[in-house]
Amino acid sequence: MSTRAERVCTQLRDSIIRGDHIAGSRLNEVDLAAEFGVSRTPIRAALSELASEGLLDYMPNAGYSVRTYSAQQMLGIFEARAALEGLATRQAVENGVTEAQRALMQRAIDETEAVLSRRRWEADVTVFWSHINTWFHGAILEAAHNDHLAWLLRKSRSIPLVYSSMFRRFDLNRIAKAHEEHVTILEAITQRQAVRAESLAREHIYKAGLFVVERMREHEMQAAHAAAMARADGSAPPQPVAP
Amino acid sequence: MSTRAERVCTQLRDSIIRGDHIAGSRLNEVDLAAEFGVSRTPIRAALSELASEGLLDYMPNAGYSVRTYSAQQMLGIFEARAALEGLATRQAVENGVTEAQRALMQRAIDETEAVLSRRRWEADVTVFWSHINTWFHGAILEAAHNDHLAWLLRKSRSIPLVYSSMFRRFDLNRIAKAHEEHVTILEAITQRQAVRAESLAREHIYKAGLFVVERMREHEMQAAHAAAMARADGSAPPQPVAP
DNA sequence: GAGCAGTGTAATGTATACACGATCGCGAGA
DNA sequence: TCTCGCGATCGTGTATACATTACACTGCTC
Repeated sequence: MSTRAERVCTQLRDSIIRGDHIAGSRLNEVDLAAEFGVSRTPIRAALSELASEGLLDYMPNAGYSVRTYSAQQMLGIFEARAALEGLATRQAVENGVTEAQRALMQRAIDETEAVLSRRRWEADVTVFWSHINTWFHGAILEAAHNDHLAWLLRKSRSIPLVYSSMFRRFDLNRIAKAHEEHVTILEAITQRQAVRAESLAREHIYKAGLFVVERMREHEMQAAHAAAMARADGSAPPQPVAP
Repeated sequence: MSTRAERVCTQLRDSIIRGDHIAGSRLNEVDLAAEFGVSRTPIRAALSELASEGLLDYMPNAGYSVRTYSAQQMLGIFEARAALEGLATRQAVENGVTEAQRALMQRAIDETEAVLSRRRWEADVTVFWSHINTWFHGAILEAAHNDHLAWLLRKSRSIPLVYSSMFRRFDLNRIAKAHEEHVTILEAITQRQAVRAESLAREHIYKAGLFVVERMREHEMQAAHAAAMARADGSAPPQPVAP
């Protein structure tokens, strides 16, 4: 990471995923330049990159804004991602996973089990789970030996992160469920059951999508309710949601 | 299309797909700026966009170069695309296609039939087929109502174009085969057979991929043979293939 | 002769000034 | 009072100059 544009891009991506910018808000290039202590040129390069990743919207002569996704759209993202992760899992089985890749997946499973059974304590379960998940699916993707698939999945994984980071912490129940699915997927992979592994992986992601979408719908309902209450009070709604 | 960056981007994309630049060659920003009669700024914006589309490679401090794909990588692209087009077709059936969408697909089929049976004459069958194909799959994608899926597919469709444009014209046999597959897919969609439609669409794209990859392998063999002959002659090989 | 260091050149990365377009507010007229 | 139009202002689009990096070539040393 040598150029300023790259540094800005990384920091901005993190801050967007962290939820620092309110959804739909416009990003002013001059302000960002001042904030990062660089000129507008690397800022524009970073914004262009983030727009290509789907985190920002770009309108000619109107600049960049934080992209928002409806629950419906998020479901579509997870459905696409499910198809791709399913394919990756099948290709991993067909190519054969290396011992190192299998070991990494096993380690992800073991560590999750340790945390779930309270044999081990983690300060932030959300961060922990995020890492574990990355290991597990990263190993599968690596075994798939399909660069384009990896590229498409990278573009499909970062967007949901924006929204799942909105929930303070993952439900322990949800993690336990996902953990069981991981175990089953690894079992299918180990037994070289390509079609079964594909179906399981696809369903695994789809379930995760349903969970996120459910949370988003709850959130939207609460927001709508709060807005209605505010209107009834005659006061201004607390925060603009969309531009 | 108002900004210069957009115009440059469109023109450059077309020229890359047309195969104007030799594979792997580096794109000099100053030269491009002179060629398009603009400054380096919109050139850099266009290059950044094309890199995000997968048509160019970017290396910090080393600029952009025309990306090359091996036959193996191309197969991976088509495998991913097959999974996505399959998903799109299934979602189209599940959502239900409108009469207009069905009519467009039917029209694509009818016009192809007219050309194949010589009832109609087309100057450039490759261009004709390209349009027909776009109609057909575009209608399905529209019916799928999945923005992210559409976005991923856009990124997966343009890359093979670079290589399929290398073959002077599509085989009429290949078009006839693909046509039959289109007929079967539309039949499955009309009868609301979601799973069958998904399988057929997936296989349809996979077959197209095998065709392109086969041509690429032939091409690679020829190139390797020519290079070997040139080396035997003691003269320099005709063209550098990769950087 | 081989290897390494230093320098020069060409290309990219960045800063900055200016041009253009969009948007908002104010005022005039119906 | 409402609407239309015009100008002011803010922000993005573009050009250009400068900084910095990478690479190749040359000359020196071992």
